[in-house]
Amino acid sequence: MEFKDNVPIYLQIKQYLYRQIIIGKLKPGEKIPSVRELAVKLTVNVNTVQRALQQMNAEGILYTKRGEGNFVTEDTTLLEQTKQNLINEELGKFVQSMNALGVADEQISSLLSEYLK
Amino acid sequence: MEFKDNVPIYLQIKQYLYRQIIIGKLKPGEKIPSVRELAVKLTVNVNTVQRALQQMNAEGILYTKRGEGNFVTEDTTLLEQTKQNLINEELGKFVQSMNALGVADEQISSLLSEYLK
Amino acid sequence: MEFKDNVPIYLQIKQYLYRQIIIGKLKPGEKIPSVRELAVKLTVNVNTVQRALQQMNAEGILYTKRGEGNFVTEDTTLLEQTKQNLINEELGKFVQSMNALGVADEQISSLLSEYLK
Amino acid sequence: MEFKDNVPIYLQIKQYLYRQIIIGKLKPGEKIPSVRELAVKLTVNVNTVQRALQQMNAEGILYTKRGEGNFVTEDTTLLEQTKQNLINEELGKFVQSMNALGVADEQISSLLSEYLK
DNA sequence: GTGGTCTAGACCACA
DNA sequence: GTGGTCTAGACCACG
Repeated sequence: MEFKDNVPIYLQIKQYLYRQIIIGKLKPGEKIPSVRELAVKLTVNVNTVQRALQQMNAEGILYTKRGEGNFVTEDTTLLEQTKQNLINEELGKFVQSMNALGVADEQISSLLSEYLK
Repeated sequence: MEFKDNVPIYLQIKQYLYRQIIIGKLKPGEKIPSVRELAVKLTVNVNTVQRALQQMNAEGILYTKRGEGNFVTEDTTLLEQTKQNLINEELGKFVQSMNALGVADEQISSLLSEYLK
Repeated sequence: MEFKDNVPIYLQIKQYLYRQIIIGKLKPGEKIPSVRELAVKLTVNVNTVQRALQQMNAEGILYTKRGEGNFVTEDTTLLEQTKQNLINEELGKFVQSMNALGVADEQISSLLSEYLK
Repeated sequence: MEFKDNVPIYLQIKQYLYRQIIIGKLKPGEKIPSVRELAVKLTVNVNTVQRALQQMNAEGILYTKRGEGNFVTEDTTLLEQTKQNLINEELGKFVQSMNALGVADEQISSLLSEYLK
């Protein structure tokens, strides 16, 4: 995976994992790759992965079993809600950006349709 | 202005100025506020503003007259092009993010319409 | 049994067993459950239980008969003394914590009474 | 400061700072010592201090000004509430421990009075 | 100078 | 092997 500069890597890792979970590549209750595996795969330091996982643990989207690994929460309600939050966040940021560029709400849809062609 | 953490402030300042120019609050050839004024207005350090302006100078959207200040380029073609670039960039990022969240192209438009209501 | 994170499980097991002995659920001279039984009951690894028992052996509160198992010491003086030690330890930690939170000795009793209501 | 083994240092640092704030040694809005100062004073690594502060930031008890330092929140309601939480936590742990040692609620008060003499 | 992020490398607790 | 914590040292963003 490639990381953008200007955004902390651990946040990008969080985002990456969130998406893996949301699109179902990592299922509720499933063990995610070990910290060390992820570190190798993403070519970052173990600590950086840890930081991402620690926060996701705090947020309840993952849980840790000592000596076993990290697992995706089985709370599907939380997962669904998380997905909605992320989607709405993206929508919000997008609309706001377009407004800031002088594009009125009415124009956004047509620009989007044009873009998607 | 409020700044998001996790994104360098000087980038946010660049973005802010870009948008002021694009929506016409700062017109071609117009002098932009002095570094110190901006620093006060945005409650950031002068150095931080400097860094943003330097980069915008390099990008050609601003030019500096020694002892006078910074001015918006008069190259309206460049401005228009910049605007299109920024819009397309936003569109691209947005669509990509939605895809990453498991939202297919066809669904994006309806989600957007829903959101804009 | 549930274990707090941030405290080594083997210490929590020790504490658990100490308490079983002190409240008389495990009597002097009585054989305690086998390492494997405990491991299953507490849903921890056998090694972890072993470590706890080893230390309690060293402390004299348990003794091992090869091939038979672990037994609670018959030294009731030691048991009684251990109980007093643990109680005093708790009292000490508690008072110290309250002091550290700016609660003077005089206030502690009333806060406690209030809490116990 | 001396740290207990068996409890992560960064948690002990959090506790230490929480107490400094609660007893008023660090006042609302006041700047706390820099990360590096704390690291030296507590003879731990800068990163360890960072971890503690980061969490306290997330909890709202501190806030960071980039390039300036960390400051105690001015939200006195939050501070008062935090104090109550910590006290109740201590009370709860204490009573639970005593119960686990076979000491009934009624006896706790008298043991405490005895101890405080 | 002050905080934020990252790496490399080490040791511990747990299964 | 798996996660958790810590150190030493480095570089960046900001004031």
